[in-house]
Order: sequence, then structure tokens, then C-alpha cells
Amino acid sequence: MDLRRLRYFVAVAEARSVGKAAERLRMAQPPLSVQIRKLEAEVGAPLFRRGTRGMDLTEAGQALLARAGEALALAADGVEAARAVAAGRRGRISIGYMFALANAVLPRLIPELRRSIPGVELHFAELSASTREARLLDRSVTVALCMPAINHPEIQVARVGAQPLMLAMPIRSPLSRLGAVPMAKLHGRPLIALPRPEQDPASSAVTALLRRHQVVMPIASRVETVHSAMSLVLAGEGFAILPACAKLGAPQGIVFRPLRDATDSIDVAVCWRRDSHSPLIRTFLKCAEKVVAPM
Amino acid sequence: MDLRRLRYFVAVAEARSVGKAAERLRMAQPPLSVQIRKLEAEVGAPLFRRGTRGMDLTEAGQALLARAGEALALAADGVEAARAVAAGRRGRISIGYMFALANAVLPRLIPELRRSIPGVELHFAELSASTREARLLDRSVTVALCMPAINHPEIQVARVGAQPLMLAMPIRSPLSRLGAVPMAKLHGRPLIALPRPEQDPASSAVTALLRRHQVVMPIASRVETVHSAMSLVLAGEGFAILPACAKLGAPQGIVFRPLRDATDSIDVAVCWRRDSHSPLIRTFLKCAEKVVAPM
DNA sequence: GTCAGCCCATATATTTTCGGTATGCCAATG
DNA sequence: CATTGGCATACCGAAAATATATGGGCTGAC
Repeated sequence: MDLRRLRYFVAVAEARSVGKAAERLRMAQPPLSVQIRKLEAEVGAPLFRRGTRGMDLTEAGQALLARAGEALALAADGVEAARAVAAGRRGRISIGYMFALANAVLPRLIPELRRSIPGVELHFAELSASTREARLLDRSVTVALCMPAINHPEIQVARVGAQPLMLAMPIRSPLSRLGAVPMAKLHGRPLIALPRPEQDPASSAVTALLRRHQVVMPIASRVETVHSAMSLVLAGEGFAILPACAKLGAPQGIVFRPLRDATDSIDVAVCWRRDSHSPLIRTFLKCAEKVVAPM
Repeated sequence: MDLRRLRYFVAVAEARSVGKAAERLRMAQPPLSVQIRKLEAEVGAPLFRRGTRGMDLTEAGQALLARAGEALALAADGVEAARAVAAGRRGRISIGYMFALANAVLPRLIPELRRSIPGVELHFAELSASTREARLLDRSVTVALCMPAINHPEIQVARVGAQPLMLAMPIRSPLSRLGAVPMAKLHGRPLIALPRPEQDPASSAVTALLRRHQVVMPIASRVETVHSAMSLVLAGEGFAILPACAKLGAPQGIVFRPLRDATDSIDVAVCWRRDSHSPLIRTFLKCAEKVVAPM
């Protein structure tokens, strides 16, 4: 079965004439006549009744016509859908993000995306840092919102903003009465730490900050996520040094205070596979920049 | 768009490899590779990610694949449907019949047809003689059950049985006490006549019968259908000479009596357009013969 | 009745496209 | 570093599609 034959068939059926159909198809009449007869040979039955005033579908022809039109439309639609996906007008983008950014970014990011790419299905997944990396690599997420960026040769990174580091503590802590906490006050206090520097440069910003101010904080616990860190802070296990936006997801009873004399910040980045060329990624990046930069 | 390309595309997508797909398609690998690239050029976007271990659909490719499979199935289904219709395994047959045959024939004909051609849609239309002819000619009915046959150069006829002529009268008529009515008793009595001989040879059987027996019956009324004839008989307008099977559709109060010494009968025929070659017509004819002949 | 016109079918030539073979290129692997 | 697996490219012969020219049947007009 050849789609061209079906197209010709439909044209002849609609024109009820080989000659008229040939004209509409911008071709000569004899080859069209030949193609129709070949189609009839392939089906094994006449599809048209030849009269002296044109052609007319037989019952078998009507049965074929009903499906042929749909098949043509479906094939055309398939090509169009592929083009739309390739152009980023349709399709889906799966977005991995971290808990700490959810409340700060998503409420503004989602409407922005809906405006830019209305035909695109959006998927969101809150993922830990290591899962974000794994799922970027296996393509089960298209882009990841990270803080800080993922460091991997296959993964491309674009910085879209930064978040100052702040001290998170229980409201009952005496330090919470200060407007800004001097670094020196942290010395010796227990720290809730995020993953090790070599796995996640996030905590390296914190260790660099402490080292520069010659502050030593014993590590009370290590946790995987910002969320866990805040739970432990609330439980009184210690202090955490977190990006400012985490405040928006913090439970009652935790307060954030700036660190006096410390302008350290941590980058917010969009990450994606180097070999993903979907235009949706560019669009997503633009939206993320617009939303994150002013924070 | 060419269906072959789509078929190749689906094969490669399923095999996730040009080489494997080529093997399954019984062709060499290079031409398949060429066709895939042509398809990609036509779509205007890559459909596969080429890795070192085969090929993998891009998002655009997935969008196309979803429709391509359906389009292929639909095209194949269309051809199969056309074949089935041409072979008489599917489709529809529209059957025009006359009132007088409805009760006598349809209850046995319909199950017979359902058994012979279970996949075929049956349409029934009770039609007057002239309408049957017109609708055969414009193909809005496929076959007609007639009594007697239609006489027209475009229409082919097959006799499938015969019905003896009987006298229909009100039960209160004195003649109804006779087991069989001698022809001579009809002389001078009013006749409810069906359409003129030149339009419908049905009544010519009646006039021939009367002429042969030298019986004269004044025409009380002319009616279009057997049904009307019986209504007038019941109303006491006169007598009618009708095929025996009309008895099954007769209202209460009418009796049928054989005519002594008159073996005249009227043919039951199946009629169809000479240029209709559907195998359904042959099948219908067989069923009608089986059902009508023993009557 | 004949003649012109319309429409589809057939025949032949040309062009396009397809499929096969040979070969190249790249990456992963031992 | 050679080998292997997999896709891409090059080129050639074959098949199929298209165009032009022509034939033949039916219709309708003069």
C-alpha cells in the first residue's frame, strides 16, 4: 500500500472523474488512470464504476474511501506533530526541581511557562540533587532547577540567579533576637550539613564561608535535603546555613537571619543534557531567568 | 508522505536499529538508512538520536510514531474492508419488497440471510411497484422482491417461485361459503383492480384469467397496492383476485378462496440492476429461492 | 445518421526513485 | 592499536512513475 495511491484514489473519488482529479493534482490524466487501476489490482476488486460521464465509487470503493481519508489525515497529522514537537510548539517538558526552590520559584515560573509554551505539557518532579542528575542523564527529566549547578561532563549549565546564604535556627534560639548574626557568633555551634563537597558543591559554599571567617562548626548531622536540614534545625539539633529562598518552605518555628559581613551566595542554575537540543530548553531557560534573576 | 517511508520508520523505531530493521524488512541496510534520512528531511527534524549502539527515537520521532502506526493500520484496514465488501463478506444490502410478501417471506428470509451473510448489514424497505423500480435504478435499493417481475432493460430478473391467484372477499359474502369458487360465479361482480397492465403486468395475469374464462367483472376501483385492495374488499367495494400469500397480511374479516378450474399463478421474482455485480445479490437470490420456492 | 466532444484506457519514451553492493567513518572494546 | 559493530555515503542497475500521443466508446447536436 502506497499513500500516494490512496491520495490519488481520494482525489478521483471526490472529483468523480479521473480528468478533473488529474487537473487538481497537477498531473496528466493517463498516469492517474494507471495508478487507479493499479490500486484496483492491488485490492483485487473494482473501486469505481466507469460511466460515460465520469467515475463513481463502487461499494468496495466507498469502504476504502472511508478509511483512506482518515489514514491520509493521520499521516499528515503525524508529520505535523513531529514538526511541532521539534519546533517546541508541542510536546512535553519534564522539570526536576529541589524542594528549596519550590515555593520560591514555581508559583511564578509555571504561569510564565504556560504563557510561553501553551501547547506543551509540563511535568514537575521534586527530586534530590543526586536524583536530578541521574534523571537528567537517563532523559526522564528534560531540565533541572539546581542550587548549585550539577557538575558533570554530559550536563550543561546556565546560571539564572543567586541566593544569599542565611542562618536557619529555631525561633527559641537566643541568636534569633539579632537582626543579623555576626559570623563569630557561630563558632563552636553545631551545624546541620548538606552532602559532602565532592558530591555537591553546595556545601562547599558553606565550608568556604566558614573557613574564610575562621569559624569552626562541628557537624551535628549530615542530611540529603534542605527539607531534612530544616526538620533537624527545628528539632534543635543545630544550625543550618541555607539559601534565602528556603525560608519560603520552612516550617513554623524556624527563623532565617542574614550573616553579618558575609555576602556569600549560592548559584541557582538550570541544567540539561548537553545533547538535548529541544527548543523547549531555551524557552525554559528564558522563563527561569526572568523569574529567578530578580529574587 | 509515503506509506513505505512510514512503514520503514516504524520498523526502525521498533528495532531501535537500522540494521535489525533492514533484516526484518528483508532488505539491505544502506537503502533503509537513506529512506529514514529522507523522511527526516521531509519532516524537517531528526527523528532518531544516533548512538554508537543503534538508534533511538527523539521526542519528535515519538510524536510521529504514535500516528504512523495508526495510519498504517487504517490503510491496511481500508484495503481489507474493500476486499471484504467486494467478496460479499461485509457491506450492506438494501432490499425492497412489497407489502403482500412481507408476512409470507420476510420471517423466513431474514434468518436465512443472517446465516448466509452474518457480516452484512440488512436494510428493508416496503415499496410500491413503481418505487421499487425507481430505487433499483438509482441504486438506493440493491435488490427487490417483486410479484410479478419488473420489466425494464436495465433490470435483471430471476424467478424464485410462484403464487396461485385467489379470490379475496368479505367473510359476509355468500361466495365465502364455497370451498372453491367457480369462475362463472364471478361474472358481473365488481372488481378491485391493481394498476394498469402496461405499468404492472401483475394485473394482466388477472385480466388474462378473466378473459380466458369469458368472465366480465366491472372495475369498481383501481388501487396502487395489495394492501389498499384488501381494505376496499373489507369495505364491501368488491372482490379482488390476489396472490395467495396476501392472505397472511389480510385484516380480519377477509377470506381467500381458490378459483375452481383456474391454476393461474403469478411469479415471485428477485430483481436487480444488470450492472450490479455484488456477490451479495447471488447470495440473496439463493436465500430467496430456498425460502420462496416451497410456498 | 453522422460528426464533434468528452472521457477513460493503452502504448511508448523519459525521468525519477528505489534497492543492492562496496566502502568509509566513528566509537567502543579488548 | 587493531577489531568490531553500526550507520552513512557513493555508485550502479532496475523498477516505477509521469508525460505525450493515441485509441475507442458513448453522448448530444445538427
